[in-house]
Amino acid sequence: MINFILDPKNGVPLYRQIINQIRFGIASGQLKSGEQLPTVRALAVELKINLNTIAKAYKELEIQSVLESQQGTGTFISSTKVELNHDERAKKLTDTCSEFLSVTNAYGFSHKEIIEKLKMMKP
Amino acid sequence: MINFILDPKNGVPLYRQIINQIRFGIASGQLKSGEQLPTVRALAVELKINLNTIAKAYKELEIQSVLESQQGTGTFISSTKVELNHDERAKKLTDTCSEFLSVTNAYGFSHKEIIEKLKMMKP
DNA sequence: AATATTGTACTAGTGTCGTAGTACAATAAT
DNA sequence: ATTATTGTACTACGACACTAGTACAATATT
Repeated sequence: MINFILDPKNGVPLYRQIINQIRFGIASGQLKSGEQLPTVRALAVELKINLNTIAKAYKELEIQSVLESQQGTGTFISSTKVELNHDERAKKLTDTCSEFLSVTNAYGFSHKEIIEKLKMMKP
Repeated sequence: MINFILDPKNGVPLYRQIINQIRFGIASGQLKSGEQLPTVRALAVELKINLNTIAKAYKELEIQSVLESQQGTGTFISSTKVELNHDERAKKLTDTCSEFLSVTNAYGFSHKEIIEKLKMMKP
């Protein structure tokens, strides 16, 4: 189970906040393989947003093989472990880091400086 | 002097590409304090885009005290060294890192993993 | 079989962003 | 003074993103 919290004035789109929280839930072990997620309608009511917003989040995660949806049944955490799409994962890391370096580089932050900061921010 | 290169199908807005290249030019020492940048019209012709796109980039950098513009004269690299706004700089790094960690965290990348990757990508 | 529950498809409205067109204002050059 | 050059202001248009409303289709339940 998972408790969703949305911040409408966050700048981050609602559907993306949902995606992130699900991904984090899985990564942190809070959500386990095969577990059922709230139905789009139930979550829509709970969060007081439109059901399509939930559906959009679910769908994107389904495309990424993180979730599995079936009409009339529900949406579940994919049984095939996420670790499987090793290439996708590696690419994501590379892309994210690349963009990150591009920005920090433009601002003149050195490699050392960046890594120091990241180590400090370890949550 | 500096040679601008724009990639329209990059996803990154043109005005932002200009901003990044100017910032990098300064950070890398390629652009020096007091140096004049191309006029909005000259650069617009050279890059075959609208002059307002250039103006938008210049303006944002002027707000950040990176550039100084004067009507009828031109746009110049700010004489007061960028190092001065120490706080802004620190905040920028914190914010950028924070967002970066937020994304990587959602995808389940560990702190170690991230830092290893960044070290590898050292250009 | 009939009904309820679930995800899906289609449409539309709203807002924002990026870029461009055009006219204006300030400074420099003649 | 007049003209040229420079940045600026205003408007508008197209594209896209985000969310919502509503109807449809598939599965489960009774």
